[in-house]
Amino acid sequence: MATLEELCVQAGLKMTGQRKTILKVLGEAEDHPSVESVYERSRAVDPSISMATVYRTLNILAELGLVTRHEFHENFSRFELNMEHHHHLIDVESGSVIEFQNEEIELMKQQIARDLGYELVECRLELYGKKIKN
Amino acid sequence: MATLEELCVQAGLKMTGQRKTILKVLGEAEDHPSVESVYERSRAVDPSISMATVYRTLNILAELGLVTRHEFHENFSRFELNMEHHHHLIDVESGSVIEFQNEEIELMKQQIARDLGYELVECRLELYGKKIKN
DNA sequence: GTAGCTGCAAACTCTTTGCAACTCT
DNA sequence: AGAGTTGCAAAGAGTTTGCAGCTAC
Repeated sequence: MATLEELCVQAGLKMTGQRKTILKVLGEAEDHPSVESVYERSRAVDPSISMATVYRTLNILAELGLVTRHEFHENFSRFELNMEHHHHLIDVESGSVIEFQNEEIELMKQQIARDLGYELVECRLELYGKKIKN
Repeated sequence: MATLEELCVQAGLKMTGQRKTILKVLGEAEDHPSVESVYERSRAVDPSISMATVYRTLNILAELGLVTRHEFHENFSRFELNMEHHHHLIDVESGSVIEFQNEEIELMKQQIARDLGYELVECRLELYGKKIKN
């Protein structure tokens, strides 16, 4: 199982200090950080990193499919490492994000796409909900 | 069954010429127009309409829940009238959008949210696919 | 050595907003 | 009449990019 860094090198990227830092930040993130967050966390490690580099790196990673870009109806993007496939439930009151998986839905997605004459390439499912109080 | 205009009036909006035009454009749209598109189509009817008004109107309509804002991973928003609930399959090659409905998925969404302790408020499901050639 | 990467600042794109004039009701 | 709406132009926010210097390989 290749590490993130190895995957990047395989893709022909140079392993600069900045990239290592950003990859580390992404690897340690337990949330879905905005570019701003990735920038701040990276800066805490290496204060010389610029916003431009963070943007450039995230775009490259997204293109390589190592990272997923989300738009949870905010006016900016959030990113997360592309680990196992899952979906999101966004708490409309707090903005917090819960991940979930569901095998049945995976199968149905495939089926729906096929029925429409398409091969499923990607998919987003976002539930927006209010916490039920007891 | 109230018309769009009636719903707006009920919500306390004044029925100006510009708004009538924009509502007409939205009502006639068979696609998921960008703000730019709504602007152009509205201008064809009434050339005095400004971009600012289109933005303002779409935002109000979205707030009233009469219109849905989409972000299909472009760098701008698309809108569509909030008619019956459905989801989208986006052709990754042509960018064209196909609508679909699926009762089973509706039920599962509800179930998943409830299992996580949430009341489902809204939901987005987007499939991205490649057309299967025969 | 050199292709690729970086920081900086300027540029871009989409969207929002302050304001004075105007218009539905 | 008056609150709400509009067009305009300027401002905002997030993101991208040109360039000269730097760095991994």
